[in-house]
Amino acid sequence: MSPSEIGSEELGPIADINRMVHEPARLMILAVLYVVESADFVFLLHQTGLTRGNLSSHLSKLETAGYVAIEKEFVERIPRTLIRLTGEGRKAFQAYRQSMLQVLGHLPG
Amino acid sequence: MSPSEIGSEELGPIADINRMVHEPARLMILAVLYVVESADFVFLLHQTGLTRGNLSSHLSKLETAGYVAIEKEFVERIPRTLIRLTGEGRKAFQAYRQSMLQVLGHLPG
DNA sequence: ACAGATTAGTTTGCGCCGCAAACTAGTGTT
DNA sequence: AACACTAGTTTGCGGCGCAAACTAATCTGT
Repeated sequence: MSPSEIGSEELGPIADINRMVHEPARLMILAVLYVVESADFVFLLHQTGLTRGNLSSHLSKLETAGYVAIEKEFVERIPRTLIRLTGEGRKAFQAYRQSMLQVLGHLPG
Repeated sequence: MSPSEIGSEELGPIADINRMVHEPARLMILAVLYVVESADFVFLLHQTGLTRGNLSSHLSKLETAGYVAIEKEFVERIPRTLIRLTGEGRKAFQAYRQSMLQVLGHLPG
């Protein structure tokens, strides 16, 4: 057993955690998108309980990170913003999930 | 199914996540203490890979939050700082763990 | 037609926080 | 006495998340 482990739980995965995913607001957004694959702004608003401002700014960050793709269209003159997870976003979320499950899973109690 | 759920995963637990625990540096500290029950400063230093400064400041915050108890003693004239999880700290960590496992667990893929 | 309300977002500003680097203090060594 | 080492603490700054303010387009009543 290396000096950087205790029992079966390694902390490395947490030290290297992806903060773009780790942030709770974004974790919620990603968790929704991971399941539904495509959602509009208003839907995410209700699912996450975020304010419009916060949802908007977090989506921008996720887009800049390449984790979501944002597409704006008009439906009956009403603008609709469609958001979906990119392949990279899906990969990042899965990696995050695996890290957290690995560390939080193999624990007593 | 309420409008705030998708399938079996609720996001409520993430919206209310305990940030004192969520912060990666502190999550590592708590994960170690959760297992060993008592550790000194230098041991935590090596386990977590944090710098002394960061370990010190995070321990102060955890102490202020009531999550760890810090005890300073001398052993052969060398100061030793013993840190252990309080009951409250253990409870907070367990609650955090359960929330994260609940949300990240019940997901496809 | 134009005033006010509603919807759908974006931008701004502030306060907090994590991190690295600088500092402190005590012990051992020469 | 001077230097190095161990064991921590404090400080300063950059970045980030959040709420509130702002924008723009459509709808509704009169």
